[in-house]
Amino acid sequence: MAVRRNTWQREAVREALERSEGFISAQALHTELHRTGSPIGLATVYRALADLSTEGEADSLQSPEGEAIYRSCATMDHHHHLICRQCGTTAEIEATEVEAWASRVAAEHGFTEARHVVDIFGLCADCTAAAARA
Amino acid sequence: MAVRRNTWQREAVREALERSEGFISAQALHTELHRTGSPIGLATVYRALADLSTEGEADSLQSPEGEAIYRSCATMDHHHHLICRQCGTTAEIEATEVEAWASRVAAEHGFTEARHVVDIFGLCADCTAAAARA
DNA sequence: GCCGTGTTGAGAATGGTTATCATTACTGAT
DNA sequence: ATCAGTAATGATAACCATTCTCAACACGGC
Ligand SMILES: [Mn+2]
Ligand SMILES: [Mn+2]
Ligand SMILES: [Zn+2]
Ligand SMILES: [Zn+2]
Repeated sequence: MAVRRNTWQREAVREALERSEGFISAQALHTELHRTGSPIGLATVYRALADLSTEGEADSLQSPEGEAIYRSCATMDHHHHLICRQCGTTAEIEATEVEAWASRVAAEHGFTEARHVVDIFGLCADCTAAAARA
Repeated sequence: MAVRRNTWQREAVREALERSEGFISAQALHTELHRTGSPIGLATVYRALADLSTEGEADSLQSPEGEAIYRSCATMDHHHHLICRQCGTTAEIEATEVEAWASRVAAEHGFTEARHVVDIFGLCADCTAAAARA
């Protein structure tokens, strides 16, 4: 029995996500899909993104505004993000020192099964320049 | 000219927040206030928490479920949290090395006005012990 | 081609948060 | 203490992201 059927919708979401630059919300991705002619439903975009995230094909995190945002994973390895809060451009960053720090701090306090949230939000070079002009 | 008036509502929120153990949502704090006899309005709780957060008297962060949660700050200094995802117990932690790392990484990528989200979620010593027993 | 059932999507429902706006009540001035 | 000006409050509606519902649909094994 098939546990998962293949539909153009799933593939459309995967491709649209890969095509987009940085982190993007489900709503924004849905808008983008419609803009390029796809009649996909909003609920389906939500479902596909949740699946991609579960399968590890996409990163997801909560924006400071409380919106869930997604990004196609370049690498499956553990990593963190530097995100422009203006345009969404994202850089995947290594954080070796932080990894060590996190596990040390957790251990010092007797915590186990520790996971960390480490992300940096700022204005990218382009958006900084644009802001300076205005 | 008074820029900020003193009301029992603000103080009630501040005190209720200090009284609560770990991070708590605006809704939960409102319920708690009503439970203890305060007729404060929900909107006011939201406003007071937002103010406390702005003034640095309270920390706020997005729970993994996307709810904004708050905690009374023991120290006004910049710090981060080690949070038990089982019981909510929280420890405030210093992250000197991480501060340096964050600003260095942001600068290296041309980012400005960088803010970081650095939190560790795990199981506290007690919850770890409880889990081991079961 | 058929059938069984996983998938879709329009719209309703949910739930957290914010906006309205008439009313209330601080506060500085008189 | 009284008053006036206005910031703060709160019941409620509005907002908005996300999830749910369920009838219609379409994969895919046969
Ligand atoms: Mn890490
Ligand atoms: Mn920091
Ligand atoms: Zn940018
Ligand atoms: Zn615990």
